[in-house]
Amino acid sequence: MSTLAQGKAELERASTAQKVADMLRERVLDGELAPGLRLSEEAIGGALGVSRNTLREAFRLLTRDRLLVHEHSRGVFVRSPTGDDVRDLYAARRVIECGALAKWPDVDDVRRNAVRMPIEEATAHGTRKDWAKVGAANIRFHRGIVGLAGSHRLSEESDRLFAELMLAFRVVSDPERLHMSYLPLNREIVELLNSGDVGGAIGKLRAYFDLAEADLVEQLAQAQAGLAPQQS
Amino acid sequence: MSTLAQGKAELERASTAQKVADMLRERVLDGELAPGLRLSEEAIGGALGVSRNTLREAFRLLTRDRLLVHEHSRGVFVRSPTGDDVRDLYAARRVIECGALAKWPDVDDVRRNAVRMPIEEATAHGTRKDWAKVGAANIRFHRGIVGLAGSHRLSEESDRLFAELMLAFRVVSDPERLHMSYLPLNREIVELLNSGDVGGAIGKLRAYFDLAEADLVEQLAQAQAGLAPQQS
DNA sequence: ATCGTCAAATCGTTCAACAATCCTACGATC
DNA sequence: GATCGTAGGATTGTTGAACGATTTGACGAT
Repeated sequence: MSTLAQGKAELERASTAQKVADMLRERVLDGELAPGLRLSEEAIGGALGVSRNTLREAFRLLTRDRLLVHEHSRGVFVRSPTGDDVRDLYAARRVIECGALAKWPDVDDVRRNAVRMPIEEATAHGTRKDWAKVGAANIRFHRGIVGLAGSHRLSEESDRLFAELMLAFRVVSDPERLHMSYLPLNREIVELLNSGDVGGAIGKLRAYFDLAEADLVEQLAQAQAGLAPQQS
Repeated sequence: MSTLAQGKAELERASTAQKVADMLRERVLDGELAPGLRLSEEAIGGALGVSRNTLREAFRLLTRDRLLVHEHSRGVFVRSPTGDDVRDLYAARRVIECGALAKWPDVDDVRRNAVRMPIEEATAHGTRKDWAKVGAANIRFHRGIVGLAGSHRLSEESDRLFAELMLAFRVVSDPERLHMSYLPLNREIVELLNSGDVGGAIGKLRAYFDLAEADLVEQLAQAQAGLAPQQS
């Protein structure tokens, strides 16, 4: 059955625009295409060997995911999140993830393990100082939390929020430091959940959001000041 | 200042694809383009006098909002929500709106009035038996609740959820009955909020979701059975 | 130094064409 | 009679070129 579903997913994947969008998404999240960069239709279309119309469809897909911003008659740019953007993102995450976490008592173990396991993996990678993998596991942890709600749509929207947030990380100095410093806090959340104290876990998650938001906003402000110190 | 912002918004509005998408969105939400209907590129493009490429961009925009579904090499169709879709929608709304409502003590009066006023308007329209306007005010009520969270992204996602839900209403027999029957429940929520009992309001909101979801799922099942009684 | 004016570059949109895919109906085979 | 394979037509996927509209940047005038 699993091989069948796998084959189906493979068959359904198609559309040049989709493939181009996937490729560009990786480049953006890798940081190869830096925030603020303008994506010329002609240049990118020529480099990838696709027509302008198809490329524009790919741009639309990435604009939907908020990785690109579209300015009329000026082109598309890699989004460079501002402090306001980060505040907005965390306001959304607070509501979604705290609300999802409240469903912990109602869900089965497969959903619960989707929250527990990423933390185990993160600590394992942490001892090896593989900060990139720690960050990836951290994302899976929060993805697992959203999954508790049991809504496919909510999970997809959260993925967009996460992707946008990773874009904000690209602007600051060392992204890994953030993931590293909040790992013990995440461990505590899982332990509180295992001990049955859901309310305490939610409180600690909210505290994590407060800290992470303030930290990221400050680093973003520093980066902005460093790039444009001649303002006004 | 307000006139400036208004002018800017007017200037920024452009893009044929955007206008086409707006027109189609109305038609879909009006029910003129019924759920399940296939939208031929040639037919619609010819009728609206836009090229296929531009029309396809409009289709992408509406697909992002989940009003249309795209099937590879088969075309785009007006979405016809299933029971699973409705369950997913309500799972998302439960998390978002209950979480947003918890922020009631922290927000100012302008945000609170965005929750209170629609209920006043709904009851006013209810005495005149103008059920369509009652439904619209009901949407504004829930939109106001989401607005308490203070996240633009969350509000936009909720708008998409609402639009999709209105699509589900189009499938059932009389959409107005639903809005009408839940109006007193919404009044109680506002009264609980005004009395300071936020927890009670959240509980009642959750109860509203349970009732509305069950009702809609059942009506959807009946509509499905009525349309395809020869199955298996 | 500020303000027009102009040219180059790029985007927005359209059109026409062809390949790829899907749907339907018609027979062929068992 | 039912299932399967096979053409045929219709629609989508993608491309390439074209032209008007908008932005950008530089140049020169006041």
